[in-house]
Amino acid sequence: MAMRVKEVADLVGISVRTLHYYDEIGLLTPEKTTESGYRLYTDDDLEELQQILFFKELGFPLKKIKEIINNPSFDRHKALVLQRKMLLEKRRRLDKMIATIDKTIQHMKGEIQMTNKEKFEGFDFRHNPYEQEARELWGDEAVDKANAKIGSMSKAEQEAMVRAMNSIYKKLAALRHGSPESEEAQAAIKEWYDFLNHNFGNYSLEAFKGLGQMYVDDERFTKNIDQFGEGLAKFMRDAMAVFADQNKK
Amino acid sequence: MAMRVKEVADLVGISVRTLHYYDEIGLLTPEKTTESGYRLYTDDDLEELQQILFFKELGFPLKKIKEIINNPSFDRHKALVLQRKMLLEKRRRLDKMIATIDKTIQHMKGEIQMTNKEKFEGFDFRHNPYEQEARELWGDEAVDKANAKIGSMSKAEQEAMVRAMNSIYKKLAALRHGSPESEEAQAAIKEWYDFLNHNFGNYSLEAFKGLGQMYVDDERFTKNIDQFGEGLAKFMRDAMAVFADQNKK
DNA sequence: GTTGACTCTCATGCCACGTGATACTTTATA
DNA sequence: TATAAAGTATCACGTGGCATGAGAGTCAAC
Repeated sequence: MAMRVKEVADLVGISVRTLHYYDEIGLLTPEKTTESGYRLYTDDDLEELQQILFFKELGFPLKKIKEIINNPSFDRHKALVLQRKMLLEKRRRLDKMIATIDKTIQHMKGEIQMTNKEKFEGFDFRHNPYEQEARELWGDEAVDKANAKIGSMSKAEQEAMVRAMNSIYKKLAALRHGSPESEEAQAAIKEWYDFLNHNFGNYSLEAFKGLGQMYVDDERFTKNIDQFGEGLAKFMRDAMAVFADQNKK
Repeated sequence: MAMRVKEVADLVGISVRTLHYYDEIGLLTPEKTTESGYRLYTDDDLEELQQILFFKELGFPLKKIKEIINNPSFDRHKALVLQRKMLLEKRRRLDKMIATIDKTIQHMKGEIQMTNKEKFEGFDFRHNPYEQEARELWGDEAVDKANAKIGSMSKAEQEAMVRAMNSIYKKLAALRHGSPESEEAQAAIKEWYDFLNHNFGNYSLEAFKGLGQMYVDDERFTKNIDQFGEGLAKFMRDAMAVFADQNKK
């Protein structure tokens, strides 16, 4: 049942190299490989690839796509519905371009006049009406909110905040060679969870878990965090996942 | 009346950097500049930019776009008509993708079955039905044909051919400091025209003229030809243009 | 048991810009 | 009329998404 690279490539209409690349960057890693190292794609992998290609068609960068679909709170159904809307929008743009070409042909024959603005209708990509909706569903709203809040604080407030964060970071760094499930680790992580909720508004447990994953995936976070101890980011991700799972049900 | 970079960028929906870049690679050089070096785009420049963007929307690489629109036999009207067809084709692809998304949503709900092939309908780009038409209007058909033919010849045949070509090249090289319109030059060019037609199938006069332009534009040709004498490529281009124009009407 | 199609992992290249940095020019405002 | 703000110029380097080999191993078919 499982398919090999070229078979997938031919079915989908992309290159083998592209599949290799997606594997390399961790965007689409086939579920299995043979002993000799051949990649084997299952039907599930194909569905994920389909998701990826929808995003790609809409102009999302691969890095972003990875973030979105790896997010534990990713909702495939919502995604498809919004993507549908965005594809329809894209089609409207295309219709405009076709209208523009028609006008241009008439204009060439001298049949009509055209303003400069009219000559470029359909090209402008900058304002997609579903951008906001997309940001809400997939954006880094949480991160942006935090950044905005930090930006709006006075210097003194910022320093106080940094001190508070550092103290929690240090506590965690001291524990990072132990188990993420230990009582101390979980207590420190709870402190972290409460701190974030207090300062940056409500994080769901799922979002909290997703944030932990981001600490590892996004090097801006990793760098910052690992200053307090190598491997701290990974440790926090694990501890945050444990915390979320334990407090969920 | 003339516009500056940002004004154009805002009108069209592209970046200033993009305009700089297009200038840098010689794709779109503004007609005028101010004393202080500011680029000034006229309405003609805007129309060329529109052409460029149509090609770009259809996925043509910038280098190819440059070749096409700089070709002296470029026919703007024909181009627009074909581009219109290709845009419609692109819209059909989008419609397929939207249908695919609809099916996928139903499939998720368990309402219908989907084959793997169906999951990717609309993605495959490889065969655009207007590709052939586009190649005929804009492609390097002639070059490809020649290459294919040369590749299929025996070594002896290849050598005979090279000898024949060299003799014509030398004849032309000897004449290259005179006028491209001179009787000798035109006679030699006719020999060249006949030689090409005999060996590589029918060149129209327009195609012949276009080929000459390519000798100058495409450095692979220029290098090869100029081995027989510096400036020979340019001389041949001019002589070929004269030949085409004189024998046309 | 050898061809030929397919696969793997590097390594390097390429295109179409993005992103500063630094310096100069033009327009708006005090 | 001076000064600030906005725009423009030219380097120079960086980046994303692969393409294009090179070299070596794998696998089914005749």
